[in-house]
Amino acid sequence: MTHPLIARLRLMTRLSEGELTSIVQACSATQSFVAGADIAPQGHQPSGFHIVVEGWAGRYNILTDGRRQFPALCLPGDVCDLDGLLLQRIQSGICALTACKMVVLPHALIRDLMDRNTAIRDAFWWLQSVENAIATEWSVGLGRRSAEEKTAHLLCEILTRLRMVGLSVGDGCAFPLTQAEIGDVLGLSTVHVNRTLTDLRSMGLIDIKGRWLRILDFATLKETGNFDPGYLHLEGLKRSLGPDHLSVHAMSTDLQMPAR
Amino acid sequence: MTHPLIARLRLMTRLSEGELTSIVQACSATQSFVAGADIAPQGHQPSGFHIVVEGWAGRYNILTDGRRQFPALCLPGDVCDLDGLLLQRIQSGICALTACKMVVLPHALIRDLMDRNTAIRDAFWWLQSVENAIATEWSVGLGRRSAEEKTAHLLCEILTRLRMVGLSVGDGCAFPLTQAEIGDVLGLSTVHVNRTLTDLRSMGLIDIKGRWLRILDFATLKETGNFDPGYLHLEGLKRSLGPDHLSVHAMSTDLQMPAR
DNA sequence: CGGGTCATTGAAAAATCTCAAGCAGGGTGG
DNA sequence: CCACCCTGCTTGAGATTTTTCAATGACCCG
Repeated sequence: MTHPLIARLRLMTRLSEGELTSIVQACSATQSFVAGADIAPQGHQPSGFHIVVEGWAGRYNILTDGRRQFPALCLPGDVCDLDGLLLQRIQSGICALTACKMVVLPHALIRDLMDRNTAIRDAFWWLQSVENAIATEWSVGLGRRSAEEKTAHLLCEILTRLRMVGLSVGDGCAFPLTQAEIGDVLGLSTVHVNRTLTDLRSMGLIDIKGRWLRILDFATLKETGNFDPGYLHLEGLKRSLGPDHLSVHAMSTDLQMPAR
Repeated sequence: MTHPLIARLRLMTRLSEGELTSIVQACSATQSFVAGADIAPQGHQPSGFHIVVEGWAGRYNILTDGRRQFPALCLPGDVCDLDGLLLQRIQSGICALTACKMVVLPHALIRDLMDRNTAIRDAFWWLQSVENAIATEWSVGLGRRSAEEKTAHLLCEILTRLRMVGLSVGDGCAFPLTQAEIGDVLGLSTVHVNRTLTDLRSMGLIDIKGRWLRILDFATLKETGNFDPGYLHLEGLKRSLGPDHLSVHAMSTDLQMPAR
């Protein structure tokens, strides 16, 4: 059985089925975690890539006085610790935001794959670049967007990212984050998140209930949050070789087709 | 003549002199920019790595209404656009914060080097990981630190990073940023930056004048900003092969030895 | 049913921003 | 050499955003 990272690489890169298979075979059996599990503490040194197969995880940093920030959300198909390959330790910890399943790809095997196959190397480099781009966009939001803008932006991003891996349903998707967790993503207090969500709800833009998000008016929400999906690089890895045909892989970022 | 990136790689990785030379030879002649120059606009697609040789550059994002955020500062020895290798475009622009000199390493040549030499590939992967780690730390600051903490943290980071490449002098270093630019790094208004700097100054922690920063009490400033230099990975690339002797390259992060 | 987590609301406090004005220094044209 | 201008720094005062504290309600699970 293949996991969502493979599906994503199939869509976004030009890896062959053989190359994809070699990655799958390098992965360990899936590990399960309960919601709230501390998958890796701050300062850990991972020995392999942790790949989210199911559920949501988050990278967290906690300051000495308890303030917490999530510098990244890891959704199905994401690698939580791409930078653990060559760094002595990762400053962020990884926690399970929901019950989740992971697969581990040991560094030694990745290195071996990358040594032998530059396309695989490129695929992982690309993943890291996309992650970087998302981090950049988050910085912009943290530094320069208002609470309402940040919140709208995050919701747009999450639906778009989940759609990308086939986990959206029409205009909705799972949304298991508590308001405290949203606050730790956006750099806001829980109370303020609550008020902001209430506002967006009363404007008729969104509907969150029962751990499910529906975006009722994507166009307006997108505008409210200044959301431009370019940074998610839905067009996939740059095809420097061969004609740059905007392939059949190109994905719409609008909410027209009901996925699934 | 070698540029600071080479010096940094010599210190932080295990690249041989031959490997370093091959990188140097792949670089173009240095290009000069005046302060304020727009080196690359937002959304550009670079055709090579832009490496800062002298001066400071910044990655910037500007929102439609003019708000600006710098997601990264590029100091001598930094590559401004590591993620441009495989992404179609980079959302951030690059601007010259001071007069600066750059060298360009064309993507085609980098790819060739990396294809042939996994140590070189690792070196660039490592650079990207460190950049990522810095971005993560900035996210934490933007989201969860107060103005005073952020400011103290930034000043500690800058001195530490410049020291790393031999550009500090005792407890001081160049500091060409205007207060507006500091605001765009920290997500603060110019006025508030001014007040915060005034506070730090009146506490006897720092002295900024004439584009020069002196940190008068590093220990206290570090504590004020919760600065832990671990995320800068001054220990260099993980040595997975061979004994992990904390090498002669290990650098002190305290301010005891006058550099130079 | 009881305890726990999460969402919601009100009110006051704190942090930060905006607007506005004055000041300082460097560079330039006359 | 000097007046002027521009940029950047500084300061005050009030507005706004966001946080903190505190209490209540809703829901789920054992």
